[in-house]
Amino acid sequence: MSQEKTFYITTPIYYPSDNLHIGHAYTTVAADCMSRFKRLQGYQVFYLTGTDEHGQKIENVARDNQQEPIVYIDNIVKNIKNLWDKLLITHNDFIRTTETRHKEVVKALFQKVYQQGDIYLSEYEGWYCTPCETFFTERQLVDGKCPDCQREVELIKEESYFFKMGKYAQRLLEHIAANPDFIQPNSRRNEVVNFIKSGLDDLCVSRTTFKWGIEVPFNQDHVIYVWFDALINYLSGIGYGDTNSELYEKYWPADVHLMAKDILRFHAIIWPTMLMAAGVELPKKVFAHGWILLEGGKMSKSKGNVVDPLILVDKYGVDAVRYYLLKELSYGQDGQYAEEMLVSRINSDLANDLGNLVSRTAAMIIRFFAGKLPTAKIEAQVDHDLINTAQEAYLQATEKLEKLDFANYILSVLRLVSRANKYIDETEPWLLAKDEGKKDRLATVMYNLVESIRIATILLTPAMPTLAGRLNEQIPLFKELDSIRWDEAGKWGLAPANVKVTKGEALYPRIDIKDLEENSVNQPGKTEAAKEIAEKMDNFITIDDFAKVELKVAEIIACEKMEKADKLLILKVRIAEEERTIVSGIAEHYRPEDLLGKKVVVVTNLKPVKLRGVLSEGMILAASDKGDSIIEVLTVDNVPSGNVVR
RNA sequence: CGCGGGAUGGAGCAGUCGGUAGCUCGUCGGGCUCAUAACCCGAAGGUUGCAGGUUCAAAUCCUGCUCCCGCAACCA
Repeated sequence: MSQEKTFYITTPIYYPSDNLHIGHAYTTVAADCMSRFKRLQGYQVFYLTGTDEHGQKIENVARDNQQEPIVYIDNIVKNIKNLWDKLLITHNDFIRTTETRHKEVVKALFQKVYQQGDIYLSEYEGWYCTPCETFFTERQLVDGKCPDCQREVELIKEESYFFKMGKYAQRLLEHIAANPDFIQPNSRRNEVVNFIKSGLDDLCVSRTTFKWGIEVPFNQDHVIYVWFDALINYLSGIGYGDTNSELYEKYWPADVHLMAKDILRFHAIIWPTMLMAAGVELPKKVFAHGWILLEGGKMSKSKGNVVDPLILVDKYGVDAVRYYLLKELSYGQDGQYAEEMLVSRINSDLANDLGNLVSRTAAMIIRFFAGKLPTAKIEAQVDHDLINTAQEAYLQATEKLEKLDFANYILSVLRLVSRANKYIDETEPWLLAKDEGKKDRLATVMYNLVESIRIATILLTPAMPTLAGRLNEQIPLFKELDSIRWDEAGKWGLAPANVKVTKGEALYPRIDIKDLEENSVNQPGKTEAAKEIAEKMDNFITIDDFAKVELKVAEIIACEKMEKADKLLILKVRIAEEERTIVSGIAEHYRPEDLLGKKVVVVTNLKPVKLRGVLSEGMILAASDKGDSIIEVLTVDNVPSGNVVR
């Protein structure tokens, strides 16, 4: 134990302004798969995830909900932790940036870098809109005015602390050149290198415009801005700077920071330069994976296509969801999510190939050997190919996982499963069983099948943590689930003979596509599980809630397209005597003259917002499909304007 | 010229250093009966978005173009 191998992996800490979606689940599952893999290999693993809880947006969202920020966040964090539990995430710690242990490290590092002269006080110059309390860059302005409220803005300077990031640019480039694995995949590394070469400005690391953050230790007017706060979780989470910094000594530098590609720059540029300034060793690898895109574009609330991973897990099971996520994203590339694809993966890979392999093997052992797994006795030529495939699967799976190439890792194991199915056809056990003289050969075939299953199961365990346990209910190959070791998948012949095989439930039942259509995740409430979740999530509104929405008939009396906006129409409507302006994102579907004189349904008590500078005092109801390729405004031409809609 | 990604058989994707274009699903035909209407074999189906260039050889490298998508802005 003196030379324990260690492995420290992190996900980004997520921003709890809202509940998480499937993209966050992907990162976290991938990191978990990696953690489990390393543990099976005998590494001491530390897996850190958490939440980034400061900043203006949280402050605003909490205010909108009339809650203290921390109260609001606590609730979201509870949901996040619940999600990770459901996905069987085995993180060793969950860091929150509002925790004292984090704040202290941030302050200490800020102080340190400041004292050595790499943080300096200067002025952040920008156009300021006083009523909106917001800074804008020159480019954001609309006709030189505030893009939000169209009022005059003034050029003012806000005092800010800056970090001398540019100073470390050259050193960072040298580090990247000397350590090709530092930024992965390669294509991303090139991007980062080009970005650095185009010049690094110093980085604004404090704000005075909001309060919800960590105070600059020597200047109470300032709050430390996101980078110098959030990124430091990777250190504070393992006790950097503590009197008892055992964990830090043991695990730093981190082996992998895992994240989606959109935040790679922060991890590959800002973070390393911060560490250089602080005199801390750099992490070994920063790895960016692609995005999970949804049919009809990236998921967003207003498209109504946000997929709640929690519901998915309840519906399809944790193994299936994890399996699908890991398989779907090619190395470093984007992937697509569709529920039909998830189902077809479950059916073809997990049910037809893997589950059915176990099922037919178990059935034959029960029938031909009274449920007692025989030992291998007579080899044949075909056996070698199977054994070689198993060996290859082990080597490939190991290699691909080391590279964080999850899709190919899964694929390499699946090849073994397929090979085993083919082996059954080649050896025709049902024929062997008819000839008493071939009993020994039959025994060998059965044993080899079980060996293949054993190896595939071990190899899949990082991705599908409940597989081994469920297999055990039919073919008890693993005495203790906790003591499964990765290298046992690299050896042929370890399956214990004479174990009692029983017929159990299907490992992964097929899912009927017809059920799916009636019961999509987007329409919770059909299955018991989904119902429960929906209630928990407050997806139902009461009649009182509904009554709060004021819907009225409005006549469109004027309509024009907004300049320099592709999607927006500015509508003037009359609701009884009252006239209002409503901005609507339907310009791609309606010409202004099409709408003139139509009577439509309007939400009249919606909080007004400014869109592209124009105040919109309501919302027009329209029906659309998933991708917004069809939008049809609801018209009620026979009802007088001003009438209430229920 | 705001930043970035992509275009490969019906669908979704691979393709490392340039060297006969692969995988999964689907379709069609056959086989098998141990199994979760599953499994196994075979077949059809692509001039790798367009146009040039480099090369003995280009999906792969270079140039130009077209189209799609993400971020941001404009989804209330």
